Amino acid sequence: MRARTHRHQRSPGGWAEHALRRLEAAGFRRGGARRAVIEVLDAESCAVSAFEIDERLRRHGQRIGRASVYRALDQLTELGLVHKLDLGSETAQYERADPGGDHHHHMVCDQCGKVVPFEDPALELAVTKVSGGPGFEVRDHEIVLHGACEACR
Amino acid sequence: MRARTHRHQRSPGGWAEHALRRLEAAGFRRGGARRAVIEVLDAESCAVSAFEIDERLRRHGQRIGRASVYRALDQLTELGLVHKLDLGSETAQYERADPGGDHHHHMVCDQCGKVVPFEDPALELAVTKVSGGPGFEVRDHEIVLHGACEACR
DNA sequence: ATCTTTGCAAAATGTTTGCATTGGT
DNA sequence: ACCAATGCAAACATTTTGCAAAGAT
Repeated sequence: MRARTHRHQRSPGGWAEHALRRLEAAGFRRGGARRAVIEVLDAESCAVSAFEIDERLRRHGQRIGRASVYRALDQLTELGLVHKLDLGSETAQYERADPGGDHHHHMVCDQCGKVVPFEDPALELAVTKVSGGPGFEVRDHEIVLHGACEACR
Repeated sequence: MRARTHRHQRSPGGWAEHALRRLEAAGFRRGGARRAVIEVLDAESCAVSAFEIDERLRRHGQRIGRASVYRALDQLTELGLVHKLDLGSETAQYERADPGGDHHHHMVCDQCGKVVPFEDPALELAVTKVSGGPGFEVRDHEIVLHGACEACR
């Protein structure tokens, strides 16, 4: 079975709106910086670093402070609206969390750092069956496959 | 003298010796710093950070430079003798790689940061079945469960 | 008017690098 | 004697924090 290559489509089901609504419900005001970060995340369905977000905002002429990017990402992560990923690079990466709970995992090329998303229902099933052991309540999981991409082999 | 934290025991099959042999074969000399790092890793079967290693060495009266710790860890990781882990904390963690290929994964308490190792044959089987998709060669994998430990719930 | 959010700069953190010295072979 | 390995300090990269100004309600 071939992992489905992810089509990076813009806001399936309107993630940006969903996020803004959740933020409002949580008592946050609608600041410009946070909204800008949300828009970048909305446009990208897979792993983006804080640096890349900052860079894209700058390229679009938005003058957003790095700190605001980090602050927004923290708040979004806290609310479960984005997933923070540690994929082995020195920088953390972020991606929007599908409100439906649907999610994918990642393959990382250890040579060039390329990140490729994949989905695998059987693996998903197996991981949800892990009890977590005595007293541990599992709420989320992260699976990273390391290897070499086509170009690097 | 030494408390056995969980059922992972000290140097199964003599990991330290194994590592030193592999290093020698790879043309490395037997420096004191590297050996000291190996000994710390040998005594601990699960996730330790560079900082903790440095700390333990210092406590044992060894005057080892931070840089040497990082250098040793890099070399060991490069040779596949240790696994470098990103468990969500801001610091990377390391653990010795069982020569037999046996390995475990980790549960992390997102509140207190506690790391608990676990094994799950069914999950292991499922993850090895993931093809990796077009052109991607999978060599290794990392699974992290996030949640709350008994004390933090 | 109040209280949050932002931008900037400075600080904190974790890791890497340059280089002279030590130490293994 | 040679060259790798080490320790130290400085450099580096990423992320966090303090604070005054701007913005939202």
